[in-house]
Amino acid sequence: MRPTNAELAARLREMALFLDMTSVPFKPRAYEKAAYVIEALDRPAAELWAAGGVKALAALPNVGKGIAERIGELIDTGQVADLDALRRATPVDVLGLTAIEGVGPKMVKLLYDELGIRTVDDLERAARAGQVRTLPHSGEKTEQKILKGIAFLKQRAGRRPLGDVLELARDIEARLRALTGVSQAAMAGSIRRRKETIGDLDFVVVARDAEAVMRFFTALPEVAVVHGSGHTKSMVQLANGMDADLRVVPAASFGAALNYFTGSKDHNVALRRLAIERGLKLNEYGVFDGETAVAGRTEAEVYAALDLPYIPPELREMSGEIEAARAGRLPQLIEPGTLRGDLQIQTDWTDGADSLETMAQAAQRLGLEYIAITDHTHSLAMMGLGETRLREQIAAIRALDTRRRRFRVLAGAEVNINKDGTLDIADEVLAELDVVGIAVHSHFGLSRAEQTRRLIRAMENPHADILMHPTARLLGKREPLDLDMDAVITAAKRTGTVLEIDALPDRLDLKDEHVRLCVAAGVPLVIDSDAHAVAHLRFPDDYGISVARRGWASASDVINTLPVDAFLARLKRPGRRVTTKTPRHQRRKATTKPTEKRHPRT
DNA sequence: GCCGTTTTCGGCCCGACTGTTTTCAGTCG
Repeated sequence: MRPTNAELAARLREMALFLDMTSVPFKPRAYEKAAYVIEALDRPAAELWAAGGVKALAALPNVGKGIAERIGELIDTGQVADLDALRRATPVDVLGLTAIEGVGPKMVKLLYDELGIRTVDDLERAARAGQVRTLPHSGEKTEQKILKGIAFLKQRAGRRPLGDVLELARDIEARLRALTGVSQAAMAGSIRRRKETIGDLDFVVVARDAEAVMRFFTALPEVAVVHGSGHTKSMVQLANGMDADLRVVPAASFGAALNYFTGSKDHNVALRRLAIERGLKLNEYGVFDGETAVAGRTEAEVYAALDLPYIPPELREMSGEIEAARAGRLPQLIEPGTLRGDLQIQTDWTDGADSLETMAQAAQRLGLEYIAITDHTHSLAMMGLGETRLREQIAAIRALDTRRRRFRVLAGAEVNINKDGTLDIADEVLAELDVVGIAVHSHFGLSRAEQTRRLIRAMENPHADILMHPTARLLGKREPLDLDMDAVITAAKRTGTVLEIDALPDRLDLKDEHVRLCVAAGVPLVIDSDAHAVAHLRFPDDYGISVARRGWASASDVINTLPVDAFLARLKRPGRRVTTKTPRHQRRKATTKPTEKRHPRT
């Protein structure tokens, strides 16, 4: 089976970690950067390899001849000689071990050399036995931190982040749909509700020949084990370890089956209760009045039979959606494709992979009307912009902006929030920006009171427009900041600070329930990609909108659905300059009057 | 190992923080 981009990227990351382990200079970063590019590719690397070999792969940024050859080797043979040699030299689960917060490649080597630790389980045993504290530079606190990290990893074991599986599920769905004799096919389950973690995959299909669909499904290249396969149902385990179920149902039952397998369980129970109240019966085959089916072909039909409007999957969590539906108070949820702007984009000025121009072009091609460039600021030491470089970038953005028609590039920054809640860029420089994002990248462990105070102080800065990825969590890796979210939301309302839904699949931050609090409080939101490469610009539509919908948000709650000037008018800073472009036919005239001042918005 | 070019080598990987130290190694972004 040909490796996916995610699998190739994982192998490249493994190379990087092994090289890091022995302090090989520079190469680890090279492999990491290449992994990043492969992962973010919008077509299979294997396709590039088949079509153009080393040359095609090496044409990608950060992929040269050496890495291109190794990727090719991996695609053709399933292995890489260099990686195998490194694995033999240090036979450890380096990806698993370094997934533990606080454990890096150097420690993995030390753990193996001194204690013979190869796996996360080995490490857990050793930490419990008090062996880790015997290592140099490690003590009791190190041990506790490791155990905490392992517990955190385990607690989500079995479930995968949405971002790890949505593409795969869509891909399988598309292949089922394209199958001859299949009239309908859809994913169901928690992935259809876009929960942030997914336990297994469910598909519901209508087909002329159920057996043919079963044969196709159980023979998918992704399938590792077939647990069972009958006339209407197949259960398999995929190569990535997840279980996947397939149901084939009659067309008259498709809506009912989709509803039943989409859940949530509690939502289904509530629906069945409503059916009983009406003297009806609801199951996965339809709504029945005695023996007679009265609904089942579509989900809308099923809900209508229960005197309810259609309830979107993202709301089916038994958190008030039935009552709201009965009362006709379901929100008009925000739809994919309604965002006009993207306010968090990194470029190669800092840790992004692509240039300003490339990101702007790609965003425009995707149909956006404006973006803000928000590179990191300086206390993020590896690559952040200081005030001088930030001013240079502002100039570069202004120059680029005047060249692009019907598309605005705003100057912004992802400004670091210091430990005490001050910002790491001076106010007079912030004043030159169109959009100021503020974000936490350090001191994650402060107490709830300190952390909350820190964020509120930062939001009180008159230049701070958007609080980015407010809880700073990394799914499956880092816990969210300990925050009094009600206090944060109240402060956002008071200071006029916008809260962000960061759509990076590893973040999804704010999360759904916080979005709902914001919607209730009337705090405006934005949905941003946090893009570090062109391919990431799709994250808002793929993930950000889902989070917003799960948080009951309408388009009117999300201000980057607005045109650029209306959007800017909703930000907090008074006196922000008007950014409306001079219409083209007036431009020449305007440029002949260099003394003309831009007038401040009042 | 990749990139860029002042083009086949030299530069890239920096600083804060943590937990362990007493002068530092490792992790993280």
